[in-house]
Amino acid sequence: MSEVKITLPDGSSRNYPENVTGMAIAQSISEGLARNALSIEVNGEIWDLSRPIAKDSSIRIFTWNDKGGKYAFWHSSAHLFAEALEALYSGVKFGIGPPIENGFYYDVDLGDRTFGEDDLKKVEAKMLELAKKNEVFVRKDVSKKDAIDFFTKKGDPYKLELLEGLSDGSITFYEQGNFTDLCRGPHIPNTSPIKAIKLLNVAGAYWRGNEKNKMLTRVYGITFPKAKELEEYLHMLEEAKKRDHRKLGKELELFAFSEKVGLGLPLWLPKGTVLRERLEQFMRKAQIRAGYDPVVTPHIGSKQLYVTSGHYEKYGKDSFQPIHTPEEGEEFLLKPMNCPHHCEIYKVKPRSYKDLPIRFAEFGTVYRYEQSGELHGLTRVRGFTQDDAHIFCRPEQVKEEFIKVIDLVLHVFKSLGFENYTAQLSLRDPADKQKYIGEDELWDRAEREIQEAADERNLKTVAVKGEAAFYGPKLDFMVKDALGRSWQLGTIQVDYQLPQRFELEYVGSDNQKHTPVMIHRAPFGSMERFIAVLIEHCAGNFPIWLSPEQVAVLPISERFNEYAGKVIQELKNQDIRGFLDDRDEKIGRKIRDAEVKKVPYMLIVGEKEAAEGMVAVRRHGEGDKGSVALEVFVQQFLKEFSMPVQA
RNA sequence: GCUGUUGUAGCUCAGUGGUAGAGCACUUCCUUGGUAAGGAAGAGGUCGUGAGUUCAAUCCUCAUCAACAGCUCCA
Repeated sequence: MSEVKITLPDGSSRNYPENVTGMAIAQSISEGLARNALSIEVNGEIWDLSRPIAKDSSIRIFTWNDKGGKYAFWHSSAHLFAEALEALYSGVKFGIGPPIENGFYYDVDLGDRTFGEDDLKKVEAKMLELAKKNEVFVRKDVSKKDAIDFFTKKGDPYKLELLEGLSDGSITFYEQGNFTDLCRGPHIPNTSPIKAIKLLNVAGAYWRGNEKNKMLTRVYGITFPKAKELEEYLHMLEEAKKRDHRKLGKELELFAFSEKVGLGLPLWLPKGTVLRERLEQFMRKAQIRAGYDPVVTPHIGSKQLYVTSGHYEKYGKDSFQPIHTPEEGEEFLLKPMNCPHHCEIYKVKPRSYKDLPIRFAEFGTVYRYEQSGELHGLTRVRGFTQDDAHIFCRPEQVKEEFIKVIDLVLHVFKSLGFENYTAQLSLRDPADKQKYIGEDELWDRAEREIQEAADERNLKTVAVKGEAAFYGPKLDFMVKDALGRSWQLGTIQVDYQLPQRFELEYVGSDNQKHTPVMIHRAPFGSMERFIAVLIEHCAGNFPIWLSPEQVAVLPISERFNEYAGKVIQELKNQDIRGFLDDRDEKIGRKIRDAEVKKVPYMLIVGEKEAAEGMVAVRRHGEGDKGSVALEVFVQQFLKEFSMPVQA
């Protein structure tokens, strides 16, 4: 009997009999691994543990702790859902049911039936009942003809439509219990590990995402191997609701929207403005240190500017319509991006290679037409401010500049408590070159240099094809917030195209004209989006150097308002943001209100404090910290909570 | 943009085919209280907007706008 060589993730390899299964390999490694194994990666593809391995392969066994394991688990849960649904309601037609980041969904056509809370409960119960039966997921290769026969007989038009796009020889069915589905897999060995099940919600979704197609019912669900994990997940959802930046933005009086002003146009309230301006100051400071020159450009630009940049052709319809002036033929657009303006600043005088790199930074407010259904709090708006900058450099400086920008972005993340981040390297889709402008050679070079820069800073990157901007590849930063949700924030983009379109040049040491390279970058992304993510990350408890209100001064009674006034004045003199609560209320009440407003420090002053020049310190969420002299508090506060600077 | 749900006081939300209610917030008064809500009184709403049905509409019907959820999109 012949053998296959199996290479494990640690690089070691072992020989196994031909057609060994993943489960058998897991068992040979350890009992525990076999118990927890859910799926296996074979030469980069995720497989069932029961599928025979016929040739030499490198493998990795996935458990619940791996994405590949979770996906198989949730994919199998989707099938379990379908089985339960079919058992309870006859005539249901099935669309697709994939695993997603958190759980799974299944698109189903329920006919005229409505599907409510009670139905969800019923199906959940049925799923649990079926899961306990320990049903085995069986993979079967089927011919296209047999597959079509099967679903024709069953009467499932959606599956038949899916089959049309598949070629004979690559079609597989998966079967568990009484349910058979067209599916590529992979699945977990059997249903028994699925111990905790929650169907979360029901939504409409068009068949194949096309609004001309029929609307199917999409049921979202999530499952876990342990009941406790489900509990924790549901708790996390609750917590996320409490942290929603739209809710906290209203409660903490940070920003608001007005129908009269317009959709997606945020109004920054006084407290939100303090927060935003502090962030701007922080970035300005860091940028000055990093050699940027601030510039300011207008909010509109002539249409010709965007025709030159290529943005008009590409995005004209998505921008707001041109503004026409009384003078015939004059057309302006609301600025949808700052780069063309910065190119024109570059052009105001001849540049020498000795001048480069030149870095123009601007908190540039831009306007983009987003479809009304896309608007969402501060994360998707129609007017927003980018912490934008454009670096013009020589081709050989790109990598070094890129690394410097990465350092700046990491400084931002570190200062604001985002410890979990990755970067997505967005490349062009080589199969769809029409979407992009510029020559292959430049693209290849840019993509290579970004990767090298990221590697040099030990940045974890994931390359995704087809996600590049039309003018160049980019590096997008994704952070995980305190609840483990991923957000895209900063971005760095290399651009060899715009400098050519704007005929930018510099004189090289050879006395010849050369075209500079442009790097677009925005560490926050936009002020609006960044603040939204920050609010949800810290649940409104901002780093103190950012807090709109840092200190509340709370006199015990009106008799001490005068001393409290002195305290607040001293704080103001020291640039500490404080307010005085001199209402005719009891101290308990004042404390409660300050706690609800998430004010980080409360200074309580009464007879004792007034007599001795002291303050009684209370920390938000922690309670009484004892009394100190006012100047001691001030000194310590300034020392501990000043704006962070890059090392 | 498409589909669904929702729209009542500044906020959170009850409620009814016979032109509206609670709690909090707000105003005034009493109270001068030491670490998460002291007491009393008062003021505040053409029930999202427009049309229709009806003797009568906040409630029923249609349209429209907005918010929310999902889909699609995101320089």
